[in-house]
Amino acid sequence: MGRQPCCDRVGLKRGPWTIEEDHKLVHFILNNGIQCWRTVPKLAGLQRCGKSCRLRWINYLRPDLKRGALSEAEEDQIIELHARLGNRWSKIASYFPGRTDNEIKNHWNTRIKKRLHLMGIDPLTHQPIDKEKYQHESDDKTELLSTITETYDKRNETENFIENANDISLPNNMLSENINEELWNKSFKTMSTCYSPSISLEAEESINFSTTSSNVAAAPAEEEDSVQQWMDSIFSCAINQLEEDLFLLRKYN
DNA sequence: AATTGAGCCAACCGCACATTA
DNA sequence: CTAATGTGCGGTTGGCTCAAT
Repeated sequence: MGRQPCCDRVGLKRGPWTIEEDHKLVHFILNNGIQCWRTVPKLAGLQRCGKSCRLRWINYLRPDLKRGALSEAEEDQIIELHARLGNRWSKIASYFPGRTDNEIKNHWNTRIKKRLHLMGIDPLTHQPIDKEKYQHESDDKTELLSTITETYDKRNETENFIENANDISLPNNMLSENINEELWNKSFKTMSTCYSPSISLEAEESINFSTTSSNVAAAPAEEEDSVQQWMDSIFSCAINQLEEDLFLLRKYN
């Protein structure tokens, strides 16, 4: 048999927390710590389910929470992380001590999405939205051109990476010996912010890359095929993007 | 002054995965 | 090994506030 039921939902309170409830929860956790969320409400004298207590603590009562609005620098970092990680809010929040995933998610949905739309960027893909339309609607064409030029420069970095990667014997030694850390970091960063977030994430998680070592940690043999596929995907994605941006550059210049 | 709509955010829901008996 | 439960996560919603009409 399994564990005991999480909580009998009968008679449990829901909705906004009162000051008294907050006080009880904080007092209990500061004095006893958290062993098991299921027992917390019972021991703290709360008519709430453990899940609700956990949420309240994490999102509102934790003493290490950072209050106040997110700065523009934090917003920029969120955008960058979102491009790499997608909607993995808890992962993104882990880069911001004192901020919660809920807070960042809310901020993304209410503000950053709009900001990106105004900039003509699709918040989902982080790619320019219908560039021709954007060009029409934008009051400042120069801004668009500089955006494209900047993107194009990043693509050039990628192109260099691809050329260098041709010298690497794939897949056998790819991860163990031949990748130059600086080149890798530079290219990985470029790709992860400009191209497919899911691919970059997969890469980040599947490859145990040590930032202090000059080499990349060896991948298990069974992963080499998928790594090869990943590299192929990135290269083809990068090349498509390059072609698209070259086309736009020629068009608008 | 009353109404309406947008913005914001705390909290809930449901799911997936981990853990335990 | 299996089933039940715990935990954490992302998506969604409900209600509050405030500005515009």
